[in-house]
Amino acid sequence: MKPIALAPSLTEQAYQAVVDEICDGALASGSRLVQEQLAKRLGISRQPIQQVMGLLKADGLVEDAPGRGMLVAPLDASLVTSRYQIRGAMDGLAAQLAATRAGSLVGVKDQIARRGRSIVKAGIAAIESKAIKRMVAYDVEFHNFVYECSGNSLITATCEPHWLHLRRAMSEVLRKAAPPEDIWKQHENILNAVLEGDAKNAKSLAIKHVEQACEGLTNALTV
Amino acid sequence: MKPIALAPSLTEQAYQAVVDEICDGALASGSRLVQEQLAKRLGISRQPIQQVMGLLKADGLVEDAPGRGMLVAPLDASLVTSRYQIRGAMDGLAAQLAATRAGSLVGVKDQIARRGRSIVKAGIAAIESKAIKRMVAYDVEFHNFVYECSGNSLITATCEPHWLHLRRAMSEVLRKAAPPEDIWKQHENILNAVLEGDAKNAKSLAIKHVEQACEGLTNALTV
DNA sequence: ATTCCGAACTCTGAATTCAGAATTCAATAT
DNA sequence: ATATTGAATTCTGAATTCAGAGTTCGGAAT
Repeated sequence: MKPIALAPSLTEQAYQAVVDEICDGALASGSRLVQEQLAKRLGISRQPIQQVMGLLKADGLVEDAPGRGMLVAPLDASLVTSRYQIRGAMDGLAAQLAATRAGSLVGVKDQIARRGRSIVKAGIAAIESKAIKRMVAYDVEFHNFVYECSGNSLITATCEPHWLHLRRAMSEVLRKAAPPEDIWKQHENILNAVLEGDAKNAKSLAIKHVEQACEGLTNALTV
Repeated sequence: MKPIALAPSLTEQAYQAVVDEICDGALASGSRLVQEQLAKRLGISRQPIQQVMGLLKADGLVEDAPGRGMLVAPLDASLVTSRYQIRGAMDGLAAQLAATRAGSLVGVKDQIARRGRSIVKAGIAAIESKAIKRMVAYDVEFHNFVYECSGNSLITATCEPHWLHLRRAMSEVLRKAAPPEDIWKQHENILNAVLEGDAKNAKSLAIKHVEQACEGLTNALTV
């Protein structure tokens, strides 16, 4: 009887706002972030902003620039590779667990199929729409969906900081080149393996997908 | 010419202090954390404490208790399992990468051997000393060492929040039962596989080690 | 012209203050 | 005895203020 909705604090709202600006490329690498300016821009005081900066620092999205404020961290191609390595391990785990779960609990299988296919469809449409933010958003959503299906509620949280950086890198790259053709075909294959309960295959498909994405992205970045 | 040391802020110091108290069990699950009390106890104002609470919330170590402050989060056995699943994937990845690196770069191999063996020795001594904090500390140190050896600088950061919770769980359990006999034997085997450059073996040993640790810990917790 | 020095400025971390939301508890009504 | 209501208390989020560290820039000395 109490599905309450609790109001997000200014800190949370500001965090989301700034994170999105950074990840969507509105704030370029190296941009100076001055607390007072941000505060004024968002119409709040410096206090919640300072809180936000602490979170962003923990995420590695900003760096200290003593005396000059904070800088949006440069996106380092080698770190992107590291993040993809980690995602490979996590996405593999998630796909494996999800397949096992889908294979044993017939109840969830239908739900997974329904939502999964809907995301795939939306993802394909997003690519056709050529809207970068939407393309990235659905890619993120698909993988977070698999994380959820794994039954391990911490995978999403573990990968989140990495996704922030990867969103940034993907946005950057997509501004210059189209996404790989078969990306949603790969997603669909992963989904199908999960639905078939084929843990082994789901895992290897997920890992392969991440490896290819990594290669594509780092190539485009280091050009 | 400037290997400078920058002073840790009050926020960072306070964060460390509180985190340690929670993870070492000095602050039991469900303890109330009141900002003003903490501030007084640490001899600082509420401002940095509030910052700290934000970080702790992000780590999942505390929960909001509207009107009553914050509570130290209960340690949930099912979440511990989830954390171990994640650690399995990460430790496997780290061991694999470390072995590959040790196998190809002969220079690093000696360094790894030296530091690795020293940690193993200290870990064994810690167990004989019966000092829980030291036992846990060296376990953490060994695994962080493997993470470092992997060459992927983000594995440590990715696992850190999980280690915080696992430290808590381990401390809890070790207060009632001795650690498994062969834990440092397992560590040593992992180290050796890494040194031999046997990536496949290092990975599977690391994963097996985590699985066993998970089983032991969850058994002890759910008793 | 270049380097060195210091004053003015900028920006952050920390302290203090303010306002609002939730809890607690006692008095009252049933 | 139990439930209800509302005032006092507690506690946090946010604003404001304060102090110190770092940068910038202009003038003096070489």
